[in-house]
Amino acid sequence: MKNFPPIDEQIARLRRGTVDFVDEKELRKKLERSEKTGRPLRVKYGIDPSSPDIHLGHTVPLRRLREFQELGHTAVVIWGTATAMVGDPTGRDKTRPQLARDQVEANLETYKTQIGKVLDVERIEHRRNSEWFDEMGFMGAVELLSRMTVARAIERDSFEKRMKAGLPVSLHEIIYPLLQGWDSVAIEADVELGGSDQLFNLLVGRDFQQQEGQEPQVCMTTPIIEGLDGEKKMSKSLGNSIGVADAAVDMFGKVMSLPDALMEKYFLLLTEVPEAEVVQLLAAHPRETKVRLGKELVSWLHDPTAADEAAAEFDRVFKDRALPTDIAEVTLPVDVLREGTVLVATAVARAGLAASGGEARRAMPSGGVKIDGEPVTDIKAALSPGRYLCQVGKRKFAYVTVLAPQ
RNA sequence: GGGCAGAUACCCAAGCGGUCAACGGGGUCAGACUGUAAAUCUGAUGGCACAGCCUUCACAGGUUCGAAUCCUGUUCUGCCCA
Repeated sequence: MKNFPPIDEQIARLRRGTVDFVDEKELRKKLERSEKTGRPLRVKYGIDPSSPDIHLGHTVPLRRLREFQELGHTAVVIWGTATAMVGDPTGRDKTRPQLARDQVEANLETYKTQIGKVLDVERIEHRRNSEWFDEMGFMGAVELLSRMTVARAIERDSFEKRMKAGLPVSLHEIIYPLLQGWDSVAIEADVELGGSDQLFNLLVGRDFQQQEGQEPQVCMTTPIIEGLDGEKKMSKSLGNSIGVADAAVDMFGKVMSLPDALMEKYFLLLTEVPEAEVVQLLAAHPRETKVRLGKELVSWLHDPTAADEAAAEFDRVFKDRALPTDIAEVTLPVDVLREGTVLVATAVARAGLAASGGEARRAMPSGGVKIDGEPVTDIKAALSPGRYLCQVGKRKFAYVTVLAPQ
């Protein structure tokens, strides 16, 4: 914990990809003192285990946290076991459903494994905010609430928008930033990290610390990255996310389908590629650049071999239009048969290649469903018992075995 | 506590007694073109072996030959008054 790099170097490194920095001078002071006393800074990052998986969007601040770790400071991860049950209203145009505690605990476990891909989990100080909120009691909570005015609490963009639109805003949502802010007091944070949409929440922590006679934390926010659609914030519920636990092939494929405009951001925020090189890459053919990006990300979250394999696999399927190496085997139960055969649409849906028979049927006339490589356009086509290679769209394959009745 | 307005498919939003599985847009899916990019174009979009059947227009009842549409009650939401 002793050998901190020179302060200017630390600051420079931390500045890459930082949106809000409140403020740099204070951080410098903290760093200087830390160097003198040998006491590492306490860097807080809060995670609400409200959905079961984490994606690349979460990793942006997590990478920043790792940087602090590498610089010798203490990463304090707050598991929002209490706050997850309230639900962060940031950016929400809807009240978020409240979660049950056992659900939260289950999510927490998978999160822990997943952040291990980004951070050194062993060196993290893990805390749950139910530690202090469970103790607080109702009157304690009332005391906490008295620290903020109504005007301040509702001045947030997301509330204002909702209220203007005549949508409901519940009281418990307004409380959220207070809880997050109190976490900072509870763990005596020196720095708090978060996405740029979290700035309000982070600043509340500063206020509370000052009120409690603590030195206020420095707040640093990182950019929000857009998901696969290139428009909206990456989020699992929007279906535009790349999960850190995604299989290598999926991950690579998702990267390749990314809009070009997003590449720069991804390179800068999610890879170690030096900025000068990124500039060069962006000038090259976009496809090649994207391949590089895909390999970088897969190497990071899996390993370099997996990255090469995923890239090769991708070429095989989409460039050479050959079959993927790994195709699922599905055996349909005998009860799908009618008069000894099964409709193609039904078979394909039951094999999981389409959401419903209707969807499969709709894809058929335009040639979106292939059996053994041949498009089947007749909605009424049926399969007799046997084993078939089924394909829906460009990327969904399965070998489907239709059993013969006994 | 009182008054008024509203609740429609994944989302927004029409419809206000039959021709409504429900206009339109977004999203999504499939196809063409490509670099599985963007943009563009085409088709589809509750389920089902489908000229038919089943389940949907907040929930529960009712009126009617017939209801998303009318009536009653319930729940939820917004607005105004206190």
